[in-house]
Amino acid sequence: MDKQAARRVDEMRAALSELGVTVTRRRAKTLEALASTERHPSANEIHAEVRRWYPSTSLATIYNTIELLKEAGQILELEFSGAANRYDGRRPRSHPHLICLECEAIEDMDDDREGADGDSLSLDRVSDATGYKLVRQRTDYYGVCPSCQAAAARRGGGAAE
Amino acid sequence: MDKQAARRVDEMRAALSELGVTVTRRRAKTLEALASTERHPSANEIHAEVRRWYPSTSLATIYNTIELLKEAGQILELEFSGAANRYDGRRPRSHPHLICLECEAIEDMDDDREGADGDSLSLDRVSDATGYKLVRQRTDYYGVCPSCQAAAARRGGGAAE
DNA sequence: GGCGGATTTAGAATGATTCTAATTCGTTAA
DNA sequence: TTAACGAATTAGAATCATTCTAAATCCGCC
Repeated sequence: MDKQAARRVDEMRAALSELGVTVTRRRAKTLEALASTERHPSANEIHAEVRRWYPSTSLATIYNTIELLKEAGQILELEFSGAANRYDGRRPRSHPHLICLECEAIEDMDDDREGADGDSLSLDRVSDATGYKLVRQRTDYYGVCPSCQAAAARRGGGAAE
Repeated sequence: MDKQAARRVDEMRAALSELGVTVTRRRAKTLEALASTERHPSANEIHAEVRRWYPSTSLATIYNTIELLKEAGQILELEFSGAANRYDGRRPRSHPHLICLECEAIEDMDDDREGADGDSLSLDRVSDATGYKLVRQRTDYYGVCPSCQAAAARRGGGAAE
């Protein structure tokens, strides 16, 4: 676990304690699993990771921890209807993602242009304009990632598409 | 059905025929149901509507038609994991929505500032910047709609947040 | 060394969506 | 009109992520 991940784990820990819940060993491993990957794992993937340390861990515990993290505002949930939800525990504030429709990779998109305060500015602006009391936003781009494009070109013989 | 809805039905019809599928009566009613509401219905709601005319219609037929409309690029699917998906048949190009977390209302957001070509510009820009071959985007704002805010204020006695 | 509340577990329940196999519909050709 | 064929439709089963439930376990504290 690199330094950034460790810092995130501390933040999440603190936020959970704030909520009055104890950070058990399983929960701690769940936080680590979330903080130390860029891959935006599903509940199942987190489960598999935590099981490497605590093999008796049940999926329900993972969902339970995710729920607590949501309450603490420490995780971003990307919902999908035909597939498992994916989670971003590294950057819990709303931010855009790139989603590959072929390999299901999800990556964070750099939003350099949005300034330090990111989307919360835009949330406020939209709240004012619409009368909604907005709490989060979702912005995702769907398409085919460079590596799947390359794979397709290889399969297709190089000239295709 | 107003004039705008009728025009949308014609477009959808044409696009389905283009695909080589026949627009049966059930399918036609499905298109009408989609074109004549702002409410972003779920498959179930569409089903209920079509059943008013063809009571034997099965849910599978609705899903089947939705699938065809997706292939034809004539419908926008808003995925949710804990609840039914919602559909926008009036404006099939990607555009932002306002989603109320209390009453589950979904409304189109006017994106005046984005110009006539809307998000496709932005899709191209993001494709260039990231190397993805993007085909659609999702931008949604989550919060509490004005009418639910008013209801909460009423319940809370007026002064409560 | 035992109590009580929080946590965890295994498995059942839920619910949207998809699949399947059988039936019905619509069109065309005799 | 009838026969026949492919497409569309149906009912219900299957799938699968997520949530729920009731029983077991853990852990800090007396």
